[in-house]
Amino acid sequence: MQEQYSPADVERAAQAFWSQHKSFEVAEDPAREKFYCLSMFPYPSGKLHMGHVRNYTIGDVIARYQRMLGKNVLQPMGFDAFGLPAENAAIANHTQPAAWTYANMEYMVNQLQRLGFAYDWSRRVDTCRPGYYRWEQLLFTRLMKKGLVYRKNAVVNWDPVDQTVLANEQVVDGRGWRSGALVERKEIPQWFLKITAYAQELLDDLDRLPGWPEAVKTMQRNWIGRSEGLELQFAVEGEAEPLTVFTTRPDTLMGVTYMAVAAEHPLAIKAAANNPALAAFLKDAVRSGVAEAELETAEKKGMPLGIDAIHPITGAKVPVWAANFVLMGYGTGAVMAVPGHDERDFAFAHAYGLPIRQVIAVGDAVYDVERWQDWYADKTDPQLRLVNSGAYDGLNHRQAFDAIAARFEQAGTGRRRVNFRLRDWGVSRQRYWGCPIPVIYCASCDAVPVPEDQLPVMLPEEVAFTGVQSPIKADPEWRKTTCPHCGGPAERETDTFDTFMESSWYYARYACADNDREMLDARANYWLPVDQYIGGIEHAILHLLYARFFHKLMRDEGLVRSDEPFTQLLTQGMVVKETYYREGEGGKKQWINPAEVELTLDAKGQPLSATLNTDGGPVTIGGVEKMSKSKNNGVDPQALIDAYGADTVRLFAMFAAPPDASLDWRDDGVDGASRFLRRLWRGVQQHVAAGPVAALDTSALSAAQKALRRKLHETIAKVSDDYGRRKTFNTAIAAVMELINDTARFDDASAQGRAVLQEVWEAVTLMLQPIVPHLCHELWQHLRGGDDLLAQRWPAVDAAALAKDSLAIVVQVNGKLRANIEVPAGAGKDEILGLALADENVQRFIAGQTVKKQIVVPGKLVNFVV
RNA sequence: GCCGAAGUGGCGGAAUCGGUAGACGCAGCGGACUCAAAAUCCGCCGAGGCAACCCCUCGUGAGAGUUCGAGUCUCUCCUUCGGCACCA
Repeated sequence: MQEQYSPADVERAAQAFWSQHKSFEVAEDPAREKFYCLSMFPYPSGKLHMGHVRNYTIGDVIARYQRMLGKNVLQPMGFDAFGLPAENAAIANHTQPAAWTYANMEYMVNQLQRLGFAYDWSRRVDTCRPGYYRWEQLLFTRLMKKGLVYRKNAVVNWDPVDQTVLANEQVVDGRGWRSGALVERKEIPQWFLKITAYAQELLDDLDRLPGWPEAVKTMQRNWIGRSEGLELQFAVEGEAEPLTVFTTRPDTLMGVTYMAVAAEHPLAIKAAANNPALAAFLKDAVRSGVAEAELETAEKKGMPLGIDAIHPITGAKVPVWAANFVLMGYGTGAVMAVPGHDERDFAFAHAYGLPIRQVIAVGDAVYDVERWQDWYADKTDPQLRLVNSGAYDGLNHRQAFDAIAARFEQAGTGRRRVNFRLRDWGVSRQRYWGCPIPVIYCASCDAVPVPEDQLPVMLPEEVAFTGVQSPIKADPEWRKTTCPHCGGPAERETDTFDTFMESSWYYARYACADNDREMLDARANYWLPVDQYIGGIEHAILHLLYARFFHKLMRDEGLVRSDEPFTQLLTQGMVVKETYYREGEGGKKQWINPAEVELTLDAKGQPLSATLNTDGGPVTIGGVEKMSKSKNNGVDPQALIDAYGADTVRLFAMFAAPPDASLDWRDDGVDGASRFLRRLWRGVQQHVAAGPVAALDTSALSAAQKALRRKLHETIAKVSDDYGRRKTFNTAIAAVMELINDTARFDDASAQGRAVLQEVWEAVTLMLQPIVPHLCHELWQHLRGGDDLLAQRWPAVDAAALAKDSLAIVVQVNGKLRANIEVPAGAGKDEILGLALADENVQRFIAGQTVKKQIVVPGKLVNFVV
């Protein structure tokens, strides 16, 4: 065995061994317990970033640990290969989105292999290949026939200068990122998947996911946003069509003082026809992007239509306003306003001098029309009673809700409804680099799904890509086709799918990636559901909700048997790093990469100042932020792998923080990880160099030998729990470090001393294998003469080794620590109290006072209350 | 604006079910080894008090509360981060 640890040699040898033995290729085996471990696949942006390294190391640790428990473990990998960045890169680099994407994928596969992840590469899935997306197109056409797909107008960000649709990301401060033009909302026809048909089940099944973090489930519940309310009609003066609105607070109906409709609402458009000021307002109201955060924080503006609605109970005239915060696409595009008991309506009424009516009272709280108070909108207060509401005065929330709902139901002008905040999923994108939507438009047959025997609709990859217009929209030949129904001339849909479509079912395709006849086969039911899914917390809502929805769609198509795709979910935190910058012209910050900055520290190690290496000039120290191109604070994992080896990078990524917290990447911490591995190597090397080891005889051990064995087995118990249940790999590593610190102090070259050391080094190698697999592969060969570490089982805890003669007990007086005492292992309560009272320091604090209470926590603590 | 999370030494973090705050590591300081350096090894390392390594006081974003006992539970507030439906 080499005296020096050489990561490059060790890692090359281990990877060659795994590759030669196809160590990570797995097959279905009904006789064995399966474990499907999946990390969210990457978008092939060019090269791996630290977030990927962290995500995939977590997954690999779990997969390797589960394998050591004897399970049949599947861990696949692939690429989420369609998406906007490929189009941007194609413009910038004068290349094609496809060529750019394929090159990136090949580079990233090499990086992933260099990190030693235990992937079954034979199952690789790239979503941009027709062999993958054809099944997505097939499923979509089946859903069309089932009525789960429909087409309707929906708003997009419209750049009026470039005449193109923009992603939210391409809207910066309300303007198009290239043209700088003020973005407008524009309605265009788009395809929708009826996710709302599954809203109730998506909500209910969250209760059947104990392996998901509560925070994620809460966010999904709130996103789905189930509410019960009343849909009701307001007649409009001079109009045949009534105005339909939905409210969750019918009990406040008597407080309605105005109505508000969207700028795109037919009533508003009609009213604007002979009202130029209103027409101008409506035009201005669409000047905004579609992002909800933007709409919610925008100044609330409105203008009266000059039309009145009729209050359905009092018959009073209620003015109808157009308002920029009401959106045509959501609900009915109109709302009833109760400024007395809704905070937004209250603010709007104040701004425009509209009347505010109190119709709810709580106890003797005084209602102040000038100042909003939280109780105005609180429907849960048991003291809530209706006031100023005529026949409904004195009723509580529930009674008033029922009475008013019943009145509308009897009159046939309203009905109780369950409403969801969740909206149907718009899947149309006006972009090139995505899966073509398999629909044909015919002048006489309307929208027709592409027949199954004509699938896939192939996306051409050899295209001239200029940026503004999608090549398949620009090419009049591509879209030309014939109608599958009538055979007449027809045109293909030129929009592509939202890329969330591809990432909603890839986990299932890994089970049978080679099947070219079916989307999924029986193998999917062997592997699914995914036992452990790992990915960034930023996916807590959208991706995870869409994937859950797709799973239910596939279940109802008979493709899978389970109800939910992911049994356990681990949401990983971000990787962050310090930032540095200089202020350029006009205060614009120029971000400087941390690798180019030299820090000066004070005596305590606190940073005093920072200078740029290249010119020696000062730079400003910014905050710690998520690694990103925009802040130029990324650390390239490849440089660290080249310098330290994959194991060191993996170890630091796992040690620096628990997986669900954000990780502050510090290069000096990487040195520490590297040092630990060298220390481990040296420990094993010296042990092995001392020659053969005798068999362990646990009945013939000295006190020191027993103590080290106890530490070993305590460590095995802790590390097993940390890997299996808690998934806190940082504390597992810390526990092994403690064990190795104890081992370094254990100076015993006797036969039994060396036998204990053999047990320690073997167990350490087994315990660290999931995190630093290459190094452990090598160490195991020296400890066990050529065995394959991957064939080994997880070490078992020897309960006998854990036995203790005495216990350390903490003694408190009035809850403050006053002494630490040792008591015999079998000591009873009275004996412990006696020993605690006998302590000198304890006596000082209770002398001359009466002990009022004695609290004994067995094996832990005594507290005297005086 | 709405939904979700997090704030603990100089730094990353530990404290798992309400029971010793600061494990483990980094940085720093002191020492050994060395001609010297690197590497390695040993020791110290929250703040303040004390002749004292005993011991005492304070200390987990801020303020209140529950409890024999609170980093942990409750309430209010502050700050930072994630998501908000066309970034993935």
